[in-house]
Amino acid sequence: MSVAPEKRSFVRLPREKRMRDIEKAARMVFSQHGFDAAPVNEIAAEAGISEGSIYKFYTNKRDLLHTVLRTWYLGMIDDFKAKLEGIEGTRARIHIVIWQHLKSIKESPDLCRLFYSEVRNAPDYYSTELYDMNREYTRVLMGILAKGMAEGDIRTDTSPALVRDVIFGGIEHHVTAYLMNRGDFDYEVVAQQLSRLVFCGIAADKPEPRQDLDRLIERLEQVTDRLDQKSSEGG
Amino acid sequence: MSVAPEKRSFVRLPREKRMRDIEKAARMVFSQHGFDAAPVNEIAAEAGISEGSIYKFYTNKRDLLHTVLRTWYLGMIDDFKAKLEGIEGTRARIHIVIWQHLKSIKESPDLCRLFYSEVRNAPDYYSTELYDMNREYTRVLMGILAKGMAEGDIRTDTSPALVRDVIFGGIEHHVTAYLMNRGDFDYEVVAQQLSRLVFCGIAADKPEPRQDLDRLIERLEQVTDRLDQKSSEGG
DNA sequence: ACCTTTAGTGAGCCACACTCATTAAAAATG
DNA sequence: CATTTTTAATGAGTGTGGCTCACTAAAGGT
Repeated sequence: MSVAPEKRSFVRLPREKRMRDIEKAARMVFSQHGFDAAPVNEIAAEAGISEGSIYKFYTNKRDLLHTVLRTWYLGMIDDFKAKLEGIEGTRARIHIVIWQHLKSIKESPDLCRLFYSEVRNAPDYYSTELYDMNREYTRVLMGILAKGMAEGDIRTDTSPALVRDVIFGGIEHHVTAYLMNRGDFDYEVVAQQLSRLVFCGIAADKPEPRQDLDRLIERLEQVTDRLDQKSSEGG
Repeated sequence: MSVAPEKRSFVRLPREKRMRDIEKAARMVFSQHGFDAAPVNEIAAEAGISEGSIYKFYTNKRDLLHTVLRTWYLGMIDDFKAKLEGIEGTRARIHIVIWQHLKSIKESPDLCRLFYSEVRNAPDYYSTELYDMNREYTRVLMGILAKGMAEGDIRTDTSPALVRDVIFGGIEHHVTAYLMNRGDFDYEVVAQQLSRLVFCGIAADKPEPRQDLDRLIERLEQVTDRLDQKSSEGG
């Protein structure tokens, strides 16, 4: 006997709503498996949709990842600027930047790892919206450094780009174990230590007691004494 | 008419020699394409061997990458320790670490990028030989820092791990553009700037020695020596 | 000359990202 | 309300590339 052809049926949703569903599912699956190991069909299943539909909204798997990370990054930038509002003083502002960055990492380790491992190392990163957003993020710190140099808090021979890289690169390395589920960190403590290291490393006008200089002076005095004596004897 | 079945013929090489050939080819292809985009058949062709043979020597593509990177890393560790031989003084030794690391990056940007993007972010990195080698590499710096703290050059409330991460993380971020073929860097200059930043950031109330002052001191000492000698002879 | 060992082969498997012809649910039209 | 148009949604199918495995032949031992 012939089986009646089952009529497929499905729900049609407005584009925006459906995309939010997919991105929510994608965020889960990417967080759990990482990018490569995340099967698109699992994202589709999680979103209650067929695999093919994903490609109606996103050009490819990577585009979907970027979309997820963009919404996350937007929130981060907002938090970042809000926290900095009204803070005065170069050192305090650098501390906030470090503190807030560490806090964001602590709160979203999975997305953070995806950003570090999948986005930033990609060959086309520089033509990415996420790159622009990252620039906007780090530009805040660059502004603080420029102002600090103009106001005499920071040595004028400092390289702002290097300071930026030391801060964000240092943080990235320091939280790696945490991102890999192999350790933890206290962002209050680390922020304190790092901002001190950085600020002391770039601060202007420091007291200069030099031990070697003291020793030299002492010796010069001794020798001069001898010469002095000699010249008296001879004269 | 039937075609006579062509007899395949090939050359058998000793395991070691063949592996060296494969790794040499792999280094080329990985450097050119990156890991994912590097086709195994291209590596095989470059090595003058069939694709299946690769898997007689390496469990998978990633294992081959790791093997290539291990031999590179071994050389780096040797260079590193050799350069540090006989260097005294906390600051000078930190400077050498930074300088040598930057130099290694400058010399092998492709392998470096592979290490950063493919090895270090992998979930199984911590059970890797490359991880152990990286530990050995960074342990050198940790020793320097410990000694520096014991001898009073470095503040005792410093976190050595954070200093290590600031140095290697800062360097990594700073050379990213270069690794992506989007810029260049002068490792002499960067090493100078970074070692100064780090040392000032962790020094136990010792100021940054000024270069001109150093030169002056040296000269004064030479003159003093001469005068000293003369006065002894005369007396 | 024969046997054993093993480097080497390459057709084929499989997983998975991505495509496209087709279907049906809304929306527009009369 | 009936008909046409639009497009969200489908899922079987394609292509790519890492990897396997049954088989082949070159070297070495006896």
